[in-house]
Amino acid sequence: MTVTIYDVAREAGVSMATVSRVVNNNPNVKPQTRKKVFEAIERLGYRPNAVARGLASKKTTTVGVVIPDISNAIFAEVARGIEDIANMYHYNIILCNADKKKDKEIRVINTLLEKQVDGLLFMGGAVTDEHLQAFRTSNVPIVLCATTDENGTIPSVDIDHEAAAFDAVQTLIKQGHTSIAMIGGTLQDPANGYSRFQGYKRALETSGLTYDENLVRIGNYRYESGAEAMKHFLDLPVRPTAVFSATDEMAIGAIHCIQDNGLRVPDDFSVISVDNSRMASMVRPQLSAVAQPMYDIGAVSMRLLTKLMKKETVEQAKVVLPHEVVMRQSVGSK
Amino acid sequence: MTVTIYDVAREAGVSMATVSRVVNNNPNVKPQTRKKVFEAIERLGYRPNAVARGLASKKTTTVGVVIPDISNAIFAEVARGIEDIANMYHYNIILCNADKKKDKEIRVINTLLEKQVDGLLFMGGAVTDEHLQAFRTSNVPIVLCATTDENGTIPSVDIDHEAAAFDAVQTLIKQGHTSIAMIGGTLQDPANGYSRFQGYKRALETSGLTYDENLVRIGNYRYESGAEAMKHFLDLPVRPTAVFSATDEMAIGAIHCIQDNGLRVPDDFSVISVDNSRMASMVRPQLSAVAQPMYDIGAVSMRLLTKLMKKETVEQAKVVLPHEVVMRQSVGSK
DNA sequence: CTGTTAGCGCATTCAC
DNA sequence: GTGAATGCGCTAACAG
Repeated sequence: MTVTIYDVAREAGVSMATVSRVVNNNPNVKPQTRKKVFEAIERLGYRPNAVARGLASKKTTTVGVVIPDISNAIFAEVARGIEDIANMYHYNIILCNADKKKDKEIRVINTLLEKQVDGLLFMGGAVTDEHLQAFRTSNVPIVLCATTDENGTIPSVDIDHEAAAFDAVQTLIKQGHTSIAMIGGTLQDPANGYSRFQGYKRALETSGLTYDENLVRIGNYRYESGAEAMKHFLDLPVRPTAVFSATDEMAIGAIHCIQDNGLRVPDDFSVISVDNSRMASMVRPQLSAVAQPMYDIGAVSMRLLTKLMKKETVEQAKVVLPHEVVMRQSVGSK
Repeated sequence: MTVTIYDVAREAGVSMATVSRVVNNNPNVKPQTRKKVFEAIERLGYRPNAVARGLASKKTTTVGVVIPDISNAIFAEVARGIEDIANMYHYNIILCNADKKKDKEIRVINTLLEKQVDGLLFMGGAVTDEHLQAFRTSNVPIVLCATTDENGTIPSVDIDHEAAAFDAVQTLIKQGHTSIAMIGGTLQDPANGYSRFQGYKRALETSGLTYDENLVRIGNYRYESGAEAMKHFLDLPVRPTAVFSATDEMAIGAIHCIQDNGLRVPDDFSVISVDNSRMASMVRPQLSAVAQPMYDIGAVSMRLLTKLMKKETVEQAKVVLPHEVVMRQSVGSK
């Protein structure tokens, strides 16, 4: 039924070793016979079996990608960067959603390893000892994508979330705001949650503003939670004049909450966030945000992984990509 | 270095066949020895090699997914549906972006087939003879996801795009609009382009309205192209009063174009689209749209594929999921 | 219930 | 340049 390398060999009147050579572009084949083999391949409609090849060569040219949620625009953009570079280096990717749930993450890491992926790209929540444990059971290279581990022992590529948040809040402060609220994520989330919150606090301190816990609400990164948080701020006896959101989507929720209550952005409230997803320019007023290069994070981490897989020596195993604040219309001066 | 089934067998004092049985949950193993084997597995840290298993069993428990662009919210949502169900049935997915480019599609289909996927989910542009050709070279089941082939020979799951567009335009007509513009996609695109355009025309005809080609613009599904198209309509000597957009994103572009020109939605213009992505409720005014069940399309197509892979007989190989118009705030009466 | 024996389709020595 | 032989790690009959 299925035509194998052996069939091709017989058809071409050569050995399977030779067929293997031409299929793998080994130069040690006379052009003459190479041609014969190609013709036989064509005639028989031979298609190499990558699984057999993987077993024999111990290389599958596929990498595993564990991602929190592919339907989240941010991660989807990272994934696109990963896939583009993977494709460029002739790797395929096995994609697994893990929703930042530790057990699910551990589980998919293991099945990915069973599938003998040549490398692993991990995008998730906190990197715990259990993760490290799971990583250690294999000897394929791993790179953390849009996350970091505390000890910094694993290669990773990300932005400096703390600094990004700091810069966002600073631009608010520079505009004269002194009462700045924050809509954050759970502190369990090291990057989007904890670090961005730390950046917020540091920005306040640096400028001599006092931190007020009534001015921070924790959301779940979704639009609705941004609106809810904003509602809370609007109900405060003394309202802040600006809000920093850990993500675009919550920021947009906040903007609409403000508008739905008859107030205006940026006249009555300034809002800024971190992300700069495509949605940022798809709202009115357009959202000012600290840009996080999602696509590049994916692309660079995949590129790093290819190097690791080829056992090339990499100088920089922990890369921090730059962020930048892009001002649009949602921030005004006080 | 790597511990194999043979090592486990020796450690447990049984044959490799027995180890294979317990690993595969074959009931024909005495609980006694099953326990011994599990202990040996634990002690040695054995991890089954899925590649070897795949070669021996001719099943890889992975399916290939060709998708136009994972960074597009619509497709990402479909992908999530696919992955969830795949995961439920213990399949993994290899994800390949193909940008609706025919050659790229053909190419990834072939590499997916080389990787011996157990099934293929195809999401793309038109299904040409070349595609059929490529599909035919393998005997794994294929299902078209959010697309259909003309002859209807391949299993597929999608909505009725023509009817969805028809319904969208009809709701505009019911509100008293008689001059309705359309922002569409390229007619080369069978689902989002051609079919939705056909639905638009039929709705006009059905209601005795005349089709005016000056009232239709072709966009590229992105926000900016929606705005540009709308700009064109605004510049017309006699403006339409409503616009139907083939996608949410272009509709939002149109809304903002209207607003940026000092006009109002729905007071001056009504707008409706097909998709109903999460963004629809993240604009002001909130977008009315015909809902297309993206997640379900993915989930159902994956479910269908699992049946096909198990060689279960499926009664309905061409499933058309229902759509529904959800009215929000962007449509008003004339 | 358990062990023996063959491959699965290919890459890879090692000879020639 | 090319061929013969071996094994990658596992499943699948087939015996017993």
